[in-house]
Amino acid sequence: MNMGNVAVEQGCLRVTPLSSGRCTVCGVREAAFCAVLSPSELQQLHAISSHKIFEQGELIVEEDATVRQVANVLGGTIKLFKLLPDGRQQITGFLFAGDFLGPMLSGEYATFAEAVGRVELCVFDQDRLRERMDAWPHLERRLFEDATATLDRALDWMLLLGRKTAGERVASFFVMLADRVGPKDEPQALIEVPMSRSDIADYLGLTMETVSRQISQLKRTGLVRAPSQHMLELTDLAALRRIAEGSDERR
Amino acid sequence: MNMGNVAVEQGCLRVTPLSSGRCTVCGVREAAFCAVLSPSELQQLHAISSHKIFEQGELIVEEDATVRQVANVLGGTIKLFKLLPDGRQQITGFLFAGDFLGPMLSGEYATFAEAVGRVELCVFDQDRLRERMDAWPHLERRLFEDATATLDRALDWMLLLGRKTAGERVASFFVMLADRVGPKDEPQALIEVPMSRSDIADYLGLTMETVSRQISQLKRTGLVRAPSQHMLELTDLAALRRIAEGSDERR
DNA sequence: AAGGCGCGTTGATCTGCGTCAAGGCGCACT
DNA sequence: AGTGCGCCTTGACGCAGATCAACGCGCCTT
Repeated sequence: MNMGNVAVEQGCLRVTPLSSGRCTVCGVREAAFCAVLSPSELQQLHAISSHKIFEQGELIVEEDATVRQVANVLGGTIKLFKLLPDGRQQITGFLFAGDFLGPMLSGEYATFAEAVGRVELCVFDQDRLRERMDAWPHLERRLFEDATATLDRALDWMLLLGRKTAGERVASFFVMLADRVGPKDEPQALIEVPMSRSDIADYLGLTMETVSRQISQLKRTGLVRAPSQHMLELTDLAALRRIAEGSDERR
Repeated sequence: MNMGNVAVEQGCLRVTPLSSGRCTVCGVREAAFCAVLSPSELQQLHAISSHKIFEQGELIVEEDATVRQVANVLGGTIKLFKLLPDGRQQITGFLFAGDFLGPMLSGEYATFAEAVGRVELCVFDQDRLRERMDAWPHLERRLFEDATATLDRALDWMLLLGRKTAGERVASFFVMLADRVGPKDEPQALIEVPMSRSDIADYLGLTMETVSRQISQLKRTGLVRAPSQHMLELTDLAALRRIAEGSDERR
């Protein structure tokens, strides 16, 4: 190890006192944007990162807050949402481990972010990360890809919010969870549902009661089972997918 | 002028037989991504561009079509939309002069695109434009910014689709048009509404009838006037904005 | 001038989901 | 064990917006 690396190493130890410590053993290493970085780049990134924990229900960012920090989600679930003055709420997305939180090309967040359960973040100063993005085209490309994927999901959700029935929405939600929360790209049949019924409702543009009724309906039909609150077994993912896409009878 | 430039110039003349011809006199020059390019870069871009016209109602791209071409909108309006198997339609956005059509980081369009009225495009081969994007970081940055702006708009629209009432949606739509169609960043009071009532409905997650009733309501209240079909005068933009944001009485 | 057609408006009625309200269930206190 | 509190479920009822239907109006064709 040369002198340069030692200096960086000292920097690391100073600014990241919490938990795992080194990027090389990070749990989201392969899922997060860090995956595109070389070992030496990773070390430089490590030097400008720190860890932060938010407890259940804590507000992580306020709407229109000027950005100083952006972050990778190391663990837990974050809900992103918008509010109308009278309190009506729309959740615009959830972030899971490995997802990136924060806008890189604007000085503000356009939404609120709140911890659903306990959340662990790997935080960067936005200016410093932007310097890295300017210097490393492959990092910028990766963040661009992230934004593109988020946009695609948002457009799909617009179809759901504008045109799908309550039953189709709930089925779509579970399919989305199975596709996204799973370890790799193989969807899971047994999924954790960390968010509350009313969060689900605010994501689907429904009320808590309607969501609850639709889930009961799915249980009665035998398409899902609930081993416990917040755990769900999708016994017929293919059928759920058909309902979600609106091809089926149920409307 | 050296040989290289001459060759490029000949290329231009060959592949862009239609209309204006040179980028320097292009009407959307300042609004489109071309704005960030230097004169010599512009000339290289010109060499890989061509013009194309679509008539009213023509399908410009099909969902899941493999991309070969992307484009700048020179004039006219494009609707981007998604369909469910039974025909339910959700418009995910409209493109106006100066907007960019096409994904740069994926091989497919995730939506349909159709001409609303006559549309003129400045078309690029996706691979060639991607080469330029790889070579010119400021171009990539600009396209990234475009995607970010589109995402922000999509998230705002999710709030509309999930939580706003019919009256709020229609007001939001007119406010959006005033803000976006105007020449610069000054919203217009007299706006063209090129799309049909049912397109508006499919953008707002409503039916044509409900849109029509809400517009009639706004006329009765005196907030808008309609000099003609497809022309609208917003006589009290501030009040419309208040309704759009849900602060007002009307629900 | 008459007829037809596309698009928009308006009215009457229906319905899916929201609203309101009453429990139920699990879990953390004491 | 008992009590209280969050969260969820279920039922009864109401309403915003969908659906169904009739008609108006501009414009094109003959």
